[in-house]
Amino acid sequence: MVNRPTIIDVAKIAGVSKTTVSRVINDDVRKVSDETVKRVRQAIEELGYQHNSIASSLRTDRTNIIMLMIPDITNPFWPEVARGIQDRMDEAGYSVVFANLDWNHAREQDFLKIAMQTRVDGILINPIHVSEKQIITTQIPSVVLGIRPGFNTLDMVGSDSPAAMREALAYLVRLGHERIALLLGSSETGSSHSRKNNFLNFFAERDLPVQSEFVVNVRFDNHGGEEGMTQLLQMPEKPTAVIASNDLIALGALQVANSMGYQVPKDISIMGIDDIYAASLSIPALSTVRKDKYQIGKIAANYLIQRMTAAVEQGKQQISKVPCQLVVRGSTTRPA
Amino acid sequence: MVNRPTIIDVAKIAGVSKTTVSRVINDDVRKVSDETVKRVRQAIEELGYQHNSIASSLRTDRTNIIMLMIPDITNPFWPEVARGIQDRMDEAGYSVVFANLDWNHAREQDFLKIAMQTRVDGILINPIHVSEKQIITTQIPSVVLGIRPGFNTLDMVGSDSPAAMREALAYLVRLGHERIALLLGSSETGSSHSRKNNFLNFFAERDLPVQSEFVVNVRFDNHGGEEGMTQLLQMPEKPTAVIASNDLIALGALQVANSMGYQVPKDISIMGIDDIYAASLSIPALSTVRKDKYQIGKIAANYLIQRMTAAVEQGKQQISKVPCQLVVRGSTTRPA
DNA sequence: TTGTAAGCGTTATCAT
DNA sequence: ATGATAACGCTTACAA
Repeated sequence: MVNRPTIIDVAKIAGVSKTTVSRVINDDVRKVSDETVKRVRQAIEELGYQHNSIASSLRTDRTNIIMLMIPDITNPFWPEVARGIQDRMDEAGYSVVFANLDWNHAREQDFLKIAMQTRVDGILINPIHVSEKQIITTQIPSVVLGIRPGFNTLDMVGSDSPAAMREALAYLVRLGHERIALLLGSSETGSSHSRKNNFLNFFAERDLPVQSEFVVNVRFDNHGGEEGMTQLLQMPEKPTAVIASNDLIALGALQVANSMGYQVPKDISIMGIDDIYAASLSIPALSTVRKDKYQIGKIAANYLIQRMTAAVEQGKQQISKVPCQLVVRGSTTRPA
Repeated sequence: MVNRPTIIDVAKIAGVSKTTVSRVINDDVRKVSDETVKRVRQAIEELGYQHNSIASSLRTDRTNIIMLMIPDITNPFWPEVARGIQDRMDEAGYSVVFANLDWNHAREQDFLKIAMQTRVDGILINPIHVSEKQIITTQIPSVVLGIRPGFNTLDMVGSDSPAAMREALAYLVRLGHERIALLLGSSETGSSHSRKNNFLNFFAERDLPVQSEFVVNVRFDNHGGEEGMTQLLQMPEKPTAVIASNDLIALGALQVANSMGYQVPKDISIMGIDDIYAASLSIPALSTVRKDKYQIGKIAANYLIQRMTAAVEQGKQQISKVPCQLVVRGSTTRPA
């Protein structure tokens, strides 16, 4: 291995003790004479000394690293959330590392373990398989990305998904649709259950016929959308509108509809949720419900910083639901 | 802070020395009796002991972490490369953390420093502003993602971009295009220069007229494509075909062309490079040149593992150019 | 097969 | 204002 200089080497050259060097490095300069500071800085420069944060962490029990755990880094939704997180964390002096969970139960648990073993200072996670208890067990300050019904301890930040779904449905109903299908992205999260109920209740509450055969469980990506849409379009009585759990699913559906010769929106309307960049690219461009991804990231980062610095009362769960916004584009219209 | 159990606690409960515990943890079980192993494992379980990799790293000078540094995590190109990297690194027992450089000079240097300070075992980087020398100075085994003309020491893995560009151009010329513009994604990499020359040489070599006013420098994202395309469409003599440095730029261009009332490809052909998922979603779907992103990641990971384990001769640069493949979709046709 | 003890590079405590 | 010294939790010769 490389033989890097340590503070001891620096101390030797500067003619001081390593304690003094440490003080300079940590900007704990109050009690060091300007003269000495200069000499130490010079020595550091001269040697090309690099602070060893491993050793520092061992001593201080802090790493200044927070881990961002998301299920699918290929979904353009997350990078925007990440940006909000990073901007805030940068300010606060933390580095953000990503963990790509791949919708994979084992990976999710593995990374929780890795987070413990590497002693990260905080966790931001969009949990799919792990329970709130498992997260809490890490003893690491954590904030949940997304609203998880069963969770009642950890802070959570997400968009107001039920409201988003209701708004989208109300819009489609206003257009005159009665046969509305749901491509329900599912992944064994409790939330997929509640989102299904949320969908069905909408109709029940308005005395509209509930067609639960129009709820199709699909994977949470474009392929899921493709498969689900294929299924819907083979039904003897097809829906006149389709709403998907996210834009990727909707875009997959849109592509299948196109390639099977259906005209969107004339033959069938399609809506997404999220408003990722690609939603504005398809033709017709995708009608959707915009989530303020950057804002979600920023709030989550703030919550976590509060928790890490114990700036907020323990045991009091904070929940933030960022409002969504209907975005009407070309993929929806009144039924034929 | 939390009071986590250490190997000393485990040792006490198991009635052995911490050395023995360490041996069990590191599967250095050859010299420990089955009986003892069982007792230690039990104690670990009982205490919920978690290995402290900080302390371990300090002692061994290895972190088993490799840092992946990319300019823009919102470009769907990188997640697919990352997947190739992760799959290989997982096998080899390394964790991959991402650093998002944001096309930002300072950030790029900062993260190089963070990589040194956190003592990561390896670096995979798509360098934009930093020099090869700066990377080498870290003393950390590193592999470059992308082919950088000036670099002659570090291993590099990328697609054969010049070939990709030539193939795309040849295709457009075969279609009969003579007025071909280039939306050149630029970011002060030397490579943007050489890619420009590569473009111009293509015409020179074939005795075709070279119109260097058709080379427009743009930012490396969709907005760059939008701005560049706007510029091109305001020219008195417009190009009949446009090729972009990557799909994001091309998609931005496509969108602008659409919204300005041009029919693609009838009025103007547009080509991208990369073949990201969104390229197949636009209508017309984007003709492009596919790069095997997963493969790039996998090869890069292999190179890095070789370097980290010193399995390959020092000082011998390895370069791998993954071949590209023309993908013809709907955004290109012969000129009007 | 197991244990003792030194040391990795810091920071924190207590003197001076 | 500066320094000596003891941790932090682990791995690794070396001894037994």
